Amino acid sequence: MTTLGYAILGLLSREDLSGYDLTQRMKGRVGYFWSARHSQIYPELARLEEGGYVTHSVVEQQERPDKKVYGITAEGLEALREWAVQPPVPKPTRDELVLKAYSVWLADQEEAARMFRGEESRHGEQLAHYEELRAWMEGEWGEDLANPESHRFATYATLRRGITYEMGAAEWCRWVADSIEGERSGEKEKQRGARS
Amino acid sequence: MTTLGYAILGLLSREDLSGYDLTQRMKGRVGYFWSARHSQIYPELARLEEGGYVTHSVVEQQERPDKKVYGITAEGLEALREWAVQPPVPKPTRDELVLKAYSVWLADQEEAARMFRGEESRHGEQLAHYEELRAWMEGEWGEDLANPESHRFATYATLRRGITYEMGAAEWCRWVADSIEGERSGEKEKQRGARS
DNA sequence: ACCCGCATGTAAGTCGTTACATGATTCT
DNA sequence: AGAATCATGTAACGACTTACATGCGGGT
Repeated sequence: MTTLGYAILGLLSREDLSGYDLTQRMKGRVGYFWSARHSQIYPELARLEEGGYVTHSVVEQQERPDKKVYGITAEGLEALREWAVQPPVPKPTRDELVLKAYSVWLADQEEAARMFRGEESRHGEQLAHYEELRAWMEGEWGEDLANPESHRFATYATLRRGITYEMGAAEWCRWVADSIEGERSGEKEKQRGARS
Repeated sequence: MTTLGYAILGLLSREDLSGYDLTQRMKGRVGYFWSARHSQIYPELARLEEGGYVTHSVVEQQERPDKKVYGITAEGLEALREWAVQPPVPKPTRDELVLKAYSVWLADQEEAARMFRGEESRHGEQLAHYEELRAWMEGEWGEDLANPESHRFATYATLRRGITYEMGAAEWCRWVADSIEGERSGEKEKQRGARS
């Protein structure tokens, strides 16, 4: 079973969904830490069904195309339960922005500072979005968030990781940009008119 | 040009290296934010050379197999300089541990807490390793670290991102584990003997 | 005698993205 | 009239992993 399979089971353990619905979920909430396109989801659903982890029933609709609604089976739930507590095999990090930072010493300093400021904004906006969600969850879901056997606690936990991540990323971008600009303005006093 | 190509150029902009050396670097320093196996590196080097970004010379060795030592060209340096300031195309995050957290509400609570404690340790150890490196760099490289046009500043910047990342990850793991265990021990008082 | 480090490659397979393909209904 | 949403698939391609393949020299 692939990790994508468990991502799908995680969604289906909360509610029955069609392939199309799953694709939408992968763009929103779940997409913050796992994502997939429909072209990957439909074949994976077929494999999950073949393995007995999900079943589907066709729901006929008028004024909309018919759809296949998938539900998780007892075997699917059990597989998900077991997978959730297995330590993940450590996969190498690949962060293109950090890789760019590794070569930033060669770059035009002004352009580099601008780029890192831009990335700081991107992460800052994502963070603001997460904080909104967090406020909503804390208001709407209240006591559930303290119960680790509630799916709401689990959703909240993933959101908290997102918040930490974006905060760290934004702060780091700001530090890089500040370091570049700080040195440039310092330079002007030390080597007046040396460049530009 | 692929991102791996720029990772290789980033290394070659600092020193000339063989395919074997590059593979080693990808396990260490650079491997913290980009990694590749030798099976990916050798063909990529051939493509880079075809594109005129690197050249190689054969270094004959006695008591060791001969090796091809690669160096970056002026065109390679220019391509790297330009790439470094282009904002990266945002790639979807895929974090298996967060995905597991999303289904943790279904899992055995004790096993789940143990797993997250284990991950907290893993990240904590990585963090300790980074902090050691940081202390070494700050001691050894001193003033270079304030100069954004020094390759040492760039290396230090990537290390700082690693530190923030591991700190955030470790703290989040601890929060998840605490939440699970906190609720379980609270439960014993509230619903004495209800389960277990 | 066997394993480890140095050194360089190719081949097969998996995972994921982009593009191809179709078709009905609703909104602008 | 044309775009967007709902709905489900397949095909081609690229990036990355695992495994296959070879060979010398030095240490246990």
